[in-house]
Order: sequence, then C-alpha cells, then structure tokens
Amino acid sequence: MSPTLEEVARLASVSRSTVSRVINDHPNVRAETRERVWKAIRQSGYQPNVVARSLVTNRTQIISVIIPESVTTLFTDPFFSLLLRGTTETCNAHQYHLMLSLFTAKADRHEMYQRVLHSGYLDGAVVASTTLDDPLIPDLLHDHVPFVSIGRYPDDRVHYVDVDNVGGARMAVEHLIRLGHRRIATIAGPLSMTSGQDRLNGYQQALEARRIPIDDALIVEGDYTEPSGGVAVHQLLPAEPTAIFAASDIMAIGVLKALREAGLRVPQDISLVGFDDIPTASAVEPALTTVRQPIERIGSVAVEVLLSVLEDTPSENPTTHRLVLPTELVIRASCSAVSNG
Amino acid sequence: MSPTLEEVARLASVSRSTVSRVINDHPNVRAETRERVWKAIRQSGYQPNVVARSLVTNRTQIISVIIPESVTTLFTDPFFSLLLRGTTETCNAHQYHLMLSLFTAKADRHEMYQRVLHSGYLDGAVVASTTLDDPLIPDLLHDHVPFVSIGRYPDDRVHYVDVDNVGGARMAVEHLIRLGHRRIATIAGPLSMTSGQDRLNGYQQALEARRIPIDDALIVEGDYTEPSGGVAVHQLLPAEPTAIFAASDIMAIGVLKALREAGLRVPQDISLVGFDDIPTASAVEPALTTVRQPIERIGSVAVEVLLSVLEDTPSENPTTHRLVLPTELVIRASCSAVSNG
DNA sequence: TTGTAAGCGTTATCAT
DNA sequence: ATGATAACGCTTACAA
Repeated sequence: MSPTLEEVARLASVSRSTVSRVINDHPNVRAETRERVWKAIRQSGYQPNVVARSLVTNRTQIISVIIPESVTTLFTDPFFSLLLRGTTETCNAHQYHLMLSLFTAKADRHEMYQRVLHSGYLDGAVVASTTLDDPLIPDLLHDHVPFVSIGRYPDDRVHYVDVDNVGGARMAVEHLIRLGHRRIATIAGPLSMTSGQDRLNGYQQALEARRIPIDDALIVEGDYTEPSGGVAVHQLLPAEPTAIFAASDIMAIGVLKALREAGLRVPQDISLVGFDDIPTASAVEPALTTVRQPIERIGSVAVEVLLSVLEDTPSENPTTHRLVLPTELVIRASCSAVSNG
Repeated sequence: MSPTLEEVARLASVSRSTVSRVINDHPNVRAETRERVWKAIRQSGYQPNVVARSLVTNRTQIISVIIPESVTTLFTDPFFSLLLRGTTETCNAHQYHLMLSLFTAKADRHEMYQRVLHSGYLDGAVVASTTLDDPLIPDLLHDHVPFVSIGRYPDDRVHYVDVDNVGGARMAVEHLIRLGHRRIATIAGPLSMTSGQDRLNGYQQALEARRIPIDDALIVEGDYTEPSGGVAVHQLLPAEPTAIFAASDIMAIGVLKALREAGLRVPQDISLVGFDDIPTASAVEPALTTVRQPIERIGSVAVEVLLSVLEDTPSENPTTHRLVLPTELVIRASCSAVSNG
C-alpha cells in the first residue's frame, strides 16, 4: 500500500537511515539533504508504519482506559462519557492513541486481562472505578504495567488523580445544616470504593463538627445506581430524615422518583443533595443541588500524569504522583430550610 | 520482559517454527510434540508479541470507533455511552481491541485523520454520527479503509447499520394524531444528517397520510442539543402547536425546560414526544413519551458487520451490507388528548 | 554527515 | 512432522 522507507530512500537517492533520521527529526542531517528527503516523502505520500516502528522501539503510543466489569452497568452514567472525553482529548493532544477496555463478563476476566495487558499493544493504562477487592490494581502492580488510577488507592506505589470527596461531601452536609436540618440521612456509595468511603467520611465529619450525633438508622449504603437510591429511601423513611445526601446524582434521581411515588415533595417535605453534577442534575424537577466534580478534567489530568510517568527514566527514584482536584457546591432547587413543624 | 518464541523453542527442544505452529493451532504437529511445547509455553509464561505478529500478518485485531468533531459536543449524550458499550462488548467477544477516535479540534482534523487511519494500527473502523458534508466517509472510501457507518449513507459502497428513523417518527406523530392533535410541530434533527432528514420525513408522512396540511411554521431545525430544543420552542409557540415531536430526547428535555419557564404545562397545555429513549427520558417530570432505538444493539451489530467485511476475501464481488433495526414507541406521561378548548 | 548492517519477534515458504 | 531461512518495515549502533 503505502510506500516504505526503502522506496522513499531510493527516490531521494539516500539510504534508509537518512530518511529515518529526517522523519524522526534527528539533528545530524545536512539541511539540503533533509529538504530533498522531505520532498520525496511528500511526493510518495509516505506514512511510517507504526507497527514496524513499535517492534523496535517497544513503544506503541497507545494507552488504555480500563474499566473493570464491576461497574459496567454504570456505563450509562454520564460520568464515563465525560471521563472518556477528557482522556481522549489529551491523548490526541499528545499524539497518543486511546484504547478502551471494558472488562465485561466476569467469567473471562482473566483471559481479557492477559489479552489486553500482555498484548504488547499498551504503553500504559488509566484505570477507572475499581473497587478495593478488585485484583486489577494488584495485578497491574505485579506486572509492572505503568498506570494511573482515577480515585485514590491505598498503596504507596499507585499514581492517582482524585477529587476532594471528603470536602465535597462535607460542603453538601454543611449546607443542609445551615438550612436548619438536623436529621440528615445519607445514601453512601459502595464502601468497597474509596469514593464511597470518602463521601461517607465527609458526611460524618460535617455532623461531628456541629456536634450532631451520628445515627446509624440514617445511613444506608447504595451502589451508585438509580434503583439503589429508590431502595435506600424506603429503608431511610422510618427514621424520619428531613434531608438526604446521596453520594451520586444518579442515586439522587432514584430518590427523587421514589419520594414522588411516596407522595413526598422535594424540597418542601424533604431536602436532597447529590454528588457529581451530571447534566441530568439540572434537568430534573426540582433541579438538583449537588457537588460538582470536574470529571472531564480528571480524565485529562490522569492521562497527563500517565504520560509523564511513561516519559520518566525508570532509573530515577520513583515519586508517586497524587493529585486531588477541588469540588464545588452547586445550589439549585432541591433544598429548603427545615420547616418548623 | 516476556520470553520470546526462541526461548520457548529452546525449552521444548524444537524450532521456532514448531512453537509458532502450536500457538496458531496448525494441524501438522505431532500430538506428543504439541504437548511438550504447550508445557514449555506455560512454564515460561510466554505471551506472543502481537506487534511482531502484526508486522508480518498485516492485521492488528484493532478496530476504531470514529466520531468526527462535528458532534463532539454531543458526547455528553448517553447515546454514545450506549453505542460504545455495544461496540466494546462485541469486540471483546471476538478478541478484537477497540480504539476510540474523537476528531476533536477542527483545525488538525486532517492531521488526526492521517495519524489515525494511516498509522497501520487499524484493521477497520466504525463511523458514527457523520454529517453529509463531512469529508470523512469520502476519505475512507478513497483510502479503501474497511468501515461501517452507523446511520445510512447515500453511497452504494457504504456498509451501514441504521434504525428505522422514518417509521419511528411516523409512529410518534401518529400517536399524537390519535390523541386528537392537528397542530403538531416538530423540532427536526440537523438536516445535514440522514437521521435528521429521515425523522422529519416520517413526521411529514404521518401528517400526509391523515391529510393534515404541512405548515412550515410548525417545523424548526434543531441540532440534537438541549439548548437548541429551548430555542426552537420559542420559534414555534407563535404558531400555536398543541403538540411537539422533538427528534431527540435531549432536545425534548430542552423543550420541557423552556415550556416550564414559559408557564406552559406538559401534557396539559402541550404534548411532547422525543426520540431515542435515553435513560433521562424516564427520569424527567413528566416522564417522556418517546421512540426507542436499540442503541447498544446498533453498536454491536455494526462491529459484527465490520468483522464480516474484514473476513471476506476481497476478491469476491462486494455486496454492501445494509441493516435497519426496528424502533418502538414508548408511551409515558408527556402526551394527552387534545383539549376541546 | 551519511551509509551499512544487525536486530526487533513473529509468520510463512521452502526443504528435508 | 519438523527445521532453516527469508521476509515484514523500521531504528540504531557502528563504520566510513
């Protein structure tokens, strides 16, 4: 199809090496020669064969975004669209290619791991939404695959970029407290995920700071899906909360629906805060007060960190990169001051 | 890192060729030898180097999903999440890898095209959401890149998988007609996309079939974004429609918000139908009546078609694959019978 | 500054 | 049934 180095070389009356040097911008080429070679390249429509190049350089310029099967159901969550967009754009900007790896079926998870990670196609990976009991990150560490985790991970060797989940959750609950709420419930994210733990932690910190006792009847663990929000509401209602902090917008939307069905109005009867600020958050009625995290940015930064790790000469003493991006409270219509009733 | 064929060969006391034959399941290997080789493979933890393999086979087992820059803003649309999920799963099932190519910045579109498509990394591509004036598909045809389009494309050589947009739109409008509506407006999708044209066409067919005159004041072109739905409403209201058919759910949600702000109630004052059945459609208030398309399935089928094209010996007379999947009307709460007032 | 030649890890064509 | 050996298209010492 496309001509090879050899043919370009012939066209320019030089050797393969010289053409290679020109393509790779090596300094030691006479200006006049360089020009002649470029002309031949343009004339012939030459495109370097990246596969051949990879074989010798051991670099593919491909990184993967890996999402383990445990969250595949979450893939309808706009979170991933935004994350992918951030990662893709940054890859583009750095002339890298992005491979998408969803570990779908649990059954052949191992087979997939082998195929994807030992294929030789990957320079590195960005890993999103793992749970603490998932063997993915331990496996990656064991196999010395360069990777960056989205969301903190309790191991010194793991590079990660995270958002301030604790602070975000605390802001949300403080907002409710300021509105006079005292019986504030939370629907936590999965406690097998650090984000789930951290948001619960922020909830607790906010209450403790105001000396509001923590009532276990007001805490239910969800799984970041919409149905789990609905289910949680029914567990929570007997404890008579006046406000609910849901650890994700998707769950908050489940809450909204369930409350509507139960004949309760938001925010008149119950106030509600979410987390994420996905596009739907502003579309629902009432528009959702929530904690915004810069999802696209997270993806972008994660890729940047990964590339910097890939660039590093591995001999240096390895510093672990840990970035925590800020969150922000977005006040909309789903909270009101507590009624005096 | 990983051992090479050579080392496995030594370990099994055979030649490279024999190991290669075993790996690739070639018939002519003595059972006893085969076993010995497999043992050596397992012992050494050998993983074939796919890059080296690709260099000689000219196959990478990588296909790309390409989304041209024109729709990058749409990437927050759940449509793409679902599409990606369908494509990814089918890739996994067939041991293919998926590369994601978003042509973001218009500026270096050409550079990206070259880099992505002539890299040598791709066996083929699935192309989503192109507009008719986008040079992408013509370029792919010109460069003889095997590809499948999501959405029909008016060229005999283009394989595509589409949904029945015309039929879906017709169903939506017929539903409104059955409810007694006569002044039915539509917010069309971009007419530079075949889906936009087809849905508008279905709208018109439904009216014509019932001899309802087509009023240009009741037709506005949108661009599948939420704001465009809001803008369209304001252009439409002077024509006093009793119902609106929006060519996408995202636009319908924009309509919902705009109507709310204008003090109009759905469905009491105005009925509304969308298209797509994205998850949000059932989350908004009132839940949106819409036309469901099997998005995930589309992605899955597109990959299957692509792989079958890749498998084909190119010498055969090329039959173009064209699949059209059915759509389905999902009735929820956003339509009511026309008031007699 | 440029060219020669070795080598990256496979597959595939021959012999044997 | 198995083993040499030549590609595949590139990068990169090393020579000149």
